[in-house]
Amino acid sequence: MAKPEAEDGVRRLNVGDVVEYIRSKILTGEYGPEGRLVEEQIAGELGVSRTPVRQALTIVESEGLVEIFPNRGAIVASFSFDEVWRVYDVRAVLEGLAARRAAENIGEAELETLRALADEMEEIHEELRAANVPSGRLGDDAHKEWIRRLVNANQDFHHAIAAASRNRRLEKLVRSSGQLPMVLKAYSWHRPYERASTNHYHRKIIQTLEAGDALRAELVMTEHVYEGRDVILRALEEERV
Amino acid sequence: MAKPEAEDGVRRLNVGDVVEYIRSKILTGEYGPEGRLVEEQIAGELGVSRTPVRQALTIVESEGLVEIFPNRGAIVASFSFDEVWRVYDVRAVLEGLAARRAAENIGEAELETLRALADEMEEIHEELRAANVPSGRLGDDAHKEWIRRLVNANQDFHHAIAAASRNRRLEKLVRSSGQLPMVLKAYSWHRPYERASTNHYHRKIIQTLEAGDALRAELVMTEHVYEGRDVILRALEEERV
DNA sequence: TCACCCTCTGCTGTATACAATGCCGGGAAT
DNA sequence: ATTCCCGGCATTGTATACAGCAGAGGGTGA
Repeated sequence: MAKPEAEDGVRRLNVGDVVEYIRSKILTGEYGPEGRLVEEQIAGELGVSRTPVRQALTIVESEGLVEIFPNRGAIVASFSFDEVWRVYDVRAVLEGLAARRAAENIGEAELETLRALADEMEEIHEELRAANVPSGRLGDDAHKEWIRRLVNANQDFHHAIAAASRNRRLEKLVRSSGQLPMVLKAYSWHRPYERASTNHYHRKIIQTLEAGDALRAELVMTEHVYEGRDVILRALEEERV
Repeated sequence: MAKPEAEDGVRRLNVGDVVEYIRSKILTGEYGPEGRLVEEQIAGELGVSRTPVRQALTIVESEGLVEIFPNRGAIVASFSFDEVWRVYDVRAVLEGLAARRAAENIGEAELETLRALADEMEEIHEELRAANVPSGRLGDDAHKEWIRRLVNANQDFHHAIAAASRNRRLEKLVRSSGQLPMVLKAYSWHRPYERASTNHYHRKIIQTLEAGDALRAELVMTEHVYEGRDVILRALEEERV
């Protein structure tokens, strides 16, 4: 039987739900960088008490999305140029290691998943190309929806590889170091050139994993992460100007 | 002025203290692997309520020292052969990266600190050599005290390098991935040969940092971590037999 | 004998009440 | 005008009360 859900269908929220809520608010930009996270306010928004909110905040802090100052509360982490640079510096070695170990441990079923995700991203790329969106601005809602699908597929791709490393700690670290606000992630595939490049690397990574070539899997993945950083930082810089 | 401390000098404990308490109980082995951590019990031991204990547990979980199962509580993380292998696999790349960035950013004052720590570890090594402890067992209390000092100096050494990377996230990750029960750490310098080897690597790392040779700093640090793993895993294996 | 259910207990999960802290603004002294 | 001190308010930190889940053990039926 499915979870009790009470009779009115309003399942009681638990800490996990609150974590998910806060995370999404930050990633979608609703909570804005440096913004204060007041416990009672969040509790009010969700209809729970401060207790689970407090716990959720400490969890989200460990993921690096917020910073907690004793007796002064939590604020959304800053995603400044330098911060993004540092996060990706760590992410590069973590994902590199994940790819290296994945090359040694991955199974056919997982490879199939990766291929499917790469296919999906290429299809979206083609659709975007066909729609011929003027590549200048982030565009209308349809465009945003495409980007959102790309972000999701890309995350699944990277998470699948992390899972194939057979190292749960590593997997967790990859997940949390991969969390950046969607606005930033969106830059990654802003222009067709960058989408094509991503697809290229994903295919290459799949090839090296198929071949069990740990060295090159690590190499390609690391470079792939660094290139992602380049794109985001360039966008950040242009924005500042 | 110093903190209020109340009049009786018994400062009220906060979450940080509880975290420290739990951490030390695990690292000293008092809480044993797979052991259950009952909130009310810990609260009782410290004279606080369950609230800060719960929060402390979620923090310690994020450091990887305990595992929390929903509705069923927290248990001390397992430090089995495989787990240690995986932790060190991650640690190797993290500390490698830290050393690489430290080579680019470290200052003279920090180098001096590193030299002092290396000196200290060599002195302890010499004292141990002079005392000529039969290298077989972990020995008496005096021997344990020496080992404890080695463990501390070594931690300081690695943390100092992590700090010199100028990347707080990385520093935090290095700290938590370096946490293992003292019993295991002690194996690292059980025999003179391993102590000498450690000292060698520490000196080499300092040299590469002085030279600003990021590539070699990373290389040497990574190998240093892997060798540490070798020693611990060998000891674990012999113990099992 | 064994499988199943049922209750009972110990613990975790959440809500609420209370204590303590830090910040901001007003007013007095210089 | 500027600096310092003090009180009030907003918010966090801790304690306590209550609700709900999970496993252990015993009883019942086949």
